[in-house]
Amino acid sequence: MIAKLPSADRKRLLAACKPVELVLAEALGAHGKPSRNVFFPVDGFISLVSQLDGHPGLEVGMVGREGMFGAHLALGVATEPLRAVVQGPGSAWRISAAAFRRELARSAALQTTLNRYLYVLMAQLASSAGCLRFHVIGPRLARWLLMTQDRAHADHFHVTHEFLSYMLGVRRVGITAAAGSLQRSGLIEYRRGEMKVLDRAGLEAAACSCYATDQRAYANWMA
Amino acid sequence: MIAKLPSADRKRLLAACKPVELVLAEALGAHGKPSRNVFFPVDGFISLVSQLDGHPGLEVGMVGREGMFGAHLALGVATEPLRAVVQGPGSAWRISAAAFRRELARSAALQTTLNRYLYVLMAQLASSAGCLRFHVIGPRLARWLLMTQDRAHADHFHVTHEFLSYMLGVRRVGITAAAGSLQRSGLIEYRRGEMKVLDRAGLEAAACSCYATDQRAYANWMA
DNA sequence: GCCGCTATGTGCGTTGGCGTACGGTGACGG
DNA sequence: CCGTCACCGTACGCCAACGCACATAGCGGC
Repeated sequence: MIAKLPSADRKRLLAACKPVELVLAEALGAHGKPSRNVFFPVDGFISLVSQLDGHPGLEVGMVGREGMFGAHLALGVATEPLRAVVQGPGSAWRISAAAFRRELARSAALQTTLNRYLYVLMAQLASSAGCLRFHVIGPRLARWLLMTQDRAHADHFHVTHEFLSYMLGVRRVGITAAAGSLQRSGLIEYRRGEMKVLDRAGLEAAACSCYATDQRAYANWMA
Repeated sequence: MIAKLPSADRKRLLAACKPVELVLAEALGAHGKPSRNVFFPVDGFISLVSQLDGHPGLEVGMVGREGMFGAHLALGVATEPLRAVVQGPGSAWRISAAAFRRELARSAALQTTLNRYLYVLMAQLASSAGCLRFHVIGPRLARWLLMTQDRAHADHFHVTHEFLSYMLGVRRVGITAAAGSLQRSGLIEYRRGEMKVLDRAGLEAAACSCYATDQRAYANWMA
């Protein structure tokens, strides 16, 4: 995402950033808590999780190199709207919320990029509700795997059925069934948490339409 | 929402607006279409509907006097993210997208208000996914009735089971069952599309937690 | 007063996912 | 080499909601 900024703005932003390592399952923010840091993932990626009452969480967004965590600061609000959890370990750039707001005030390009990003994020949030309602586990799982692969920049990554069930808001056994089906179809291969995508095109065909929709939205507005 | 602006900004904005009547079932915008107008409902209210593939729609947001339709223009994007349908007839202020952007550029207060509103909207979108997943029809219906009552500024309004099923993404018979239950409990009364809230406190108790959460979020950020 | 339309009520078999429980199996440490 | 633990597979009863079909009931128009 940073790569899309003009050279001068990018350099200034990066100068204010620190390289950090995102460690698996680390919580970068919780709903209602003040925003301290902003993250630009490079190799790692982050899940945005919505949580209600005593219910388990539910992933409503994913942030990788293509995006950032902390975009809500552009709206002048310094409180986390969602829970953010590191889902894929790896490197990222970190900047304090205060410093980020300073950079934001100085760079019109950064503002524009952020606004576009917020728009795409809103579109995704809105469609995720429909996806949850109308799409069944199998296609949703396929979509999730594709999105994760895109952000992991590799054809394999670590993820357990347990974790997947949490992200998709279903039972673990539901994932076992759906993943087993994808494996029998030769689209993926997994073993004790090591997930490998064998047939990406096949997976795209198996995924619900939301994957393509998201891709299109991003390409449309962030290009 | 306009009422929260400083007097000078408010007058200038209203001077650029035209009073219009929102007519039931009128579509004010469709996903992907250019944004021509911005609306500030007064008595009427608007549903924001997400639609996927060939599936029926699903309401993900509601706009009444407390908000506005067209806030995405503050993000510099002039394309509708969702379908917007008039759900309650009544008066509203209308302003062209171009004029609105001019006002936006001149009024810092308007920008702030809009940003806050976008934040609240995002929070609602995110939670609506969880609500859809974890909450059952009855409480969701109660929540919907409360939200509608708030925006209709009356204890009765027009709405059919058919329409409700569309908004909540369930079958009509599901609504018939849930609404019948609420009626038997003495919380509401309806007859051929005329819905009347009898016991607001009881309805609040019957509603899912999302109602209170939304209220709190709005009070917190838009106060 | 009848027709037709819209809105609501009911029944029935189906289904996708739930909650729970238990068995198997690979990895890792003592 | 053995116990423990994390991870995956399978099974069973259950339930909310589904799709579909059909039966009433109010209401307006002619």
